[in-house]
Amino acid sequence: MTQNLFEEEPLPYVAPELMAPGAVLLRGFAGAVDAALLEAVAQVIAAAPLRHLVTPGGYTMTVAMSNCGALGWTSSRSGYRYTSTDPLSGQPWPPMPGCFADLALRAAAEAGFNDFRPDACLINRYEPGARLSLHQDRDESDLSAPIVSVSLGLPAVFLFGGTRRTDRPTRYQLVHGDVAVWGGPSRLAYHGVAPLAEGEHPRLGRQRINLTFRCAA
DNA sequence: AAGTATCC
DNA sequence: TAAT
Repeated sequence: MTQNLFEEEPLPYVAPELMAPGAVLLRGFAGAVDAALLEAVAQVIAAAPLRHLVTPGGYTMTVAMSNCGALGWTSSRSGYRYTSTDPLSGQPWPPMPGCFADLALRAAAEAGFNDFRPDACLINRYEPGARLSLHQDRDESDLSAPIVSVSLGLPAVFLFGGTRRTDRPTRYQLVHGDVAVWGGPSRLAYHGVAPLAEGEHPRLGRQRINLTFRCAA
């Protein structure tokens, strides 16, 4: 029997899978708390709407983004930056929901990174066709802390490469409930997401939501 | 610079 | 690789 990527129930978490030194895939790790996460996502994006940011090169990103936590990542013609307020509203980003902080802490520990207390959570919404080309997360001042990335909704192909742009990335299918963690020697690994395939998720419909936790300050 | 065109 |  082949794996059904559109199961109503998330697949159970089993064991960590190594992608690279310091980089771990926790398949199904967030499945047990997915309902709480989705409710919290809805509250955050009601206060800080998803929006398509513009890159310094002047192109509009296909992924729609928002943030919660003390700091939020944004891009504009003038560069990438972390800010304590939402440029759209002038108000502080919504606080980090307790279920977000708790999941991020537990996932990091499972991957071998103890005491992970992120101050920033970037929320990415992919609709079919949306992608994120290969890049590094390097705008954070604390590179000793890992990145924790939670997948919800439609499946995606995650591209995970090395610390040089020319390193050929490995492709991983990420489904609802999967959590990827990378830090230490993989903290500056290039990564991205292939164009999202069409599909319909029982809970989220035609979209994928990704939560990315960082220590930015 | 997390996107794209263009070249090889 | 541009060019920001």
